[in-house]
Amino acid sequence: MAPQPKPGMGSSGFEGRQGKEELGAAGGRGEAARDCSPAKAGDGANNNKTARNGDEEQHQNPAKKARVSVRARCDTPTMNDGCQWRKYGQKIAKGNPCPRAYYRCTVGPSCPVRKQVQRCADDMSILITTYEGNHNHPLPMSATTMASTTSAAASMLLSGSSSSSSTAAVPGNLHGLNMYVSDNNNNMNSISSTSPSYPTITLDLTSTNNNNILNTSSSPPHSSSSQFAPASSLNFGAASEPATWGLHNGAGILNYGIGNVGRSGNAAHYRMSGPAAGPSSSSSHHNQSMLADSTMVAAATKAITADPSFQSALAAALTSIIGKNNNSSGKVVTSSSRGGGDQPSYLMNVKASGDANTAPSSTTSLSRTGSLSHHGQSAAGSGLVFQAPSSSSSSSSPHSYSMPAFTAAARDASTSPSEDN
DNA sequence: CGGCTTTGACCGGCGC
DNA sequence: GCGCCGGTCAAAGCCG
Repeated sequence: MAPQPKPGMGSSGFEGRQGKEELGAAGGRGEAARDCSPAKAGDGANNNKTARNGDEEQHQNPAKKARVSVRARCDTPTMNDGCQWRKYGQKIAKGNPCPRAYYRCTVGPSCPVRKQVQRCADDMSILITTYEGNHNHPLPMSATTMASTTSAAASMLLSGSSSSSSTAAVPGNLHGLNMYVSDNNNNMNSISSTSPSYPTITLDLTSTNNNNILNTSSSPPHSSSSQFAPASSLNFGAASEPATWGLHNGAGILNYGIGNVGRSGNAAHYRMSGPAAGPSSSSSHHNQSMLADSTMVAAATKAITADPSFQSALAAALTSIIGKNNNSSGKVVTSSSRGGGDQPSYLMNVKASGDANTAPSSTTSLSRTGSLSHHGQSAAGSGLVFQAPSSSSSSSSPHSYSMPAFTAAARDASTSPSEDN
């Protein structure tokens, strides 16, 4: 059955014609998802089908026109991460009306690196990007730069260092869990100056460490560990401290306390506990305050605080990828408090059993359903990227964050200024 | 014309 | 064993 030709093909909004994100990010048509109205090819029934953006609309609109509207519906913009990607598929994943786009690295002839981009079902303004694999080729300068800058940011965040060592070559490996907080305002390669800044947080699950556990609950990182010895965990928020983000690891605790900060991002304080402190022994926190005195830290802070619901969004984002209420053994139970009334309990089971020593292409299972896997570590920006909207009220001002890092090709119309083609 | 996106179909893994 | 679901393939169409 030959697939019948359909209208509505053509360039994808954000990728831009070139399909190269470097350009797409900048020059993309700016057709980013306006609204993720369930293009629902079928959240259940037809889920097997490739995502069709705005199906209904399609068969009503002839080719070109449809193309635009289709794109406007719910596409999956990607961030400019310095690499070149080619889209090879798109699909609606269960539980998220927004399609997930699949990209392949085209920098190298047979580069195994892939990435998935999907909007967070909970907060459409959040973009989730998952990288898989190792590049088998030298990275473009832009990607390299990107990697190092984000890494530096991560390092700083986690180490508490306030230096601006943006040249840190070492990945922001948070004891195995990489977290990048960045701003997209500034960047390599033709990042569009027209795009507002999009604070971005990247969680790198493909760290060189074997065992990473993400934790968004108040419970301490479990060490139900025989199976998944939690080398580290990221804790962003107990029910009692909905706005506290932190990192737990065997060696200590680092919390990003954004307490009750408002949307505009008040100063965050960082508390770090010494190695002696158990992963959850909050009492032993040293509460060593660190001033957000570097631009990077400040940027990170803002990125985190830009959206009050970021926590839930992040949890949701993770959940959307990893699975919800998946209470398997030895994994971390997470809870996320949404702004709304109920507080769905997200059980995020993240196990990065990757081995840094494995061959680049060796598959590493990341989650229980096999829905996600990675193949070691990708040099540039491996991991999940959560893109928070810039503070909605200030989205029109490409301001504030000066931390060099990822550039978001994505934009969310609902939070972004009007942009005409 | 080349390169890229789109998108239905296909495939394989996983849960029941 | 079956069905669901995510991921990938590949033909068709479109744009620069």
